Amino acid sequence: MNEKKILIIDDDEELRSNLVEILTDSGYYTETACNGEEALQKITSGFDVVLLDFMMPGMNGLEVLAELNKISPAKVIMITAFATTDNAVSAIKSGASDYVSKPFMIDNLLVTIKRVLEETRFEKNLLKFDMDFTLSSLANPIRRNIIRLLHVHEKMRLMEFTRELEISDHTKVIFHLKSLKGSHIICQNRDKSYSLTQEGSKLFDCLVILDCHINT
Amino acid sequence: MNEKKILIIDDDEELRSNLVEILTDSGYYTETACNGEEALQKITSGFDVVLLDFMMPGMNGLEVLAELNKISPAKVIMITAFATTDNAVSAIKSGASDYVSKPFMIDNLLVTIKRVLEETRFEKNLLKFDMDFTLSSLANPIRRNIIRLLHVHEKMRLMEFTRELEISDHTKVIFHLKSLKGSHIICQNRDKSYSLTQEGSKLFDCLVILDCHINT
DNA sequence: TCTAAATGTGAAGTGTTTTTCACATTTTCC
DNA sequence: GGAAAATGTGAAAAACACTTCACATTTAGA
Repeated sequence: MNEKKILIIDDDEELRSNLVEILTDSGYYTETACNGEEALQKITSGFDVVLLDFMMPGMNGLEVLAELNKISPAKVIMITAFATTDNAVSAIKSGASDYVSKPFMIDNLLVTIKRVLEETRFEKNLLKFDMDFTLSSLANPIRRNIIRLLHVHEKMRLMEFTRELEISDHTKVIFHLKSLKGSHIICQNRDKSYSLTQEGSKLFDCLVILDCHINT
Repeated sequence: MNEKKILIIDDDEELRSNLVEILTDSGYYTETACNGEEALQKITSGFDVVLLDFMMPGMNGLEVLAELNKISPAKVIMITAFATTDNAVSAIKSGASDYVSKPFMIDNLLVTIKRVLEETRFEKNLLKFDMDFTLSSLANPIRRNIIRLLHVHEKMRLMEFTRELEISDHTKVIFHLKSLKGSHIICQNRDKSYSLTQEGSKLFDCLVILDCHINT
């Protein structure tokens, strides 16, 4: 299922059912809560977006927002009756992803939800990308050896690698050096020698950790 | 330099120089020590093989062997004047790689050294192999997610993965599950559900560590 | 027992990574 | 300056990883 889950938190019964109808029609799965306490109960299951009323009896919107941020990765869009800059600013500062005012055009809300969802996708990709990069660099034994060698020798040149690794074709070494350069694990100095970047040193640490961890 | 380094520990001056000559001729780099104490001083630098006399004044061979094993990865070949099964057994049990008796045929010794060196190479390859396996398993985001899911859920079945990962073709999931099973990261229970092996749990720890390490 | 869902296999196709080779340029040092 | 060593490029081939599909078998539940 690729259906996105939205939790609507508002004390206004009519508004809730309106929103449910519209959002369901737009292909979202929705649940509702009429106050902060109820919302915090329901949030356990994985929602993607939370629509949160700013002003509610009991816990007010900002309080609920603070709690939500602690326990859920869901993006929160704040809703308020009267738009004031102050409200908007404090909402965003407290970790809301966006802010719409109540006599909102429905289209506006839908666009906002879409954008927020896009953001999550983007963030997830970013994280994944880094991890992929790092791990596929480490996945190759030649590259791991290059990193190890650089950790010992600080600075090394192409042909030193080639000889040390007992590789007959130097262009093969160049290939891996390029790959490591591309992921900013090593850098090339003006005299053409290679050395570990700061990231590279970290990666070496990771390697050591993995080594110890695996071989116990 | 691909020259292998051998440390010769024997109190017999004549034997030492004989060995040095022969081994140097055979292309090895050699150093000598005339007793255990001196040997333990010298061992700091990376030797590949140690030839160790069983019977020596001061520390005896077994004592030196025990110390060597603590501080160096070098392979130790014990040498003794009179071959007794007891001696051989206790040497091997204490961590010696092999055992030759003193009126040894030179060829025999050379062959033994060669074999021991082969063993180290083999062991290193084994280690590398594991690391390759492990890292190429981690290199794929789908497999990482499977590991993460299993860490949370303990036990999961094929279709649960398929749905949770939002993958349309379940055979794709099978592919990655097989891959993980092949590297002993996960195992399949009798009821066909999958769970992390001990290694797998360790690997999850590694993932977390990497995550923290990379994103700082 | 019968059906639907779950689990699995193998082959073919697609895409990516790695290797190899032929060659070009730059640097080093006599 | 010129030869030898070092560094590099790009394209083709090979190896490998991943996906897709068509279909077979097993399991669970009405």
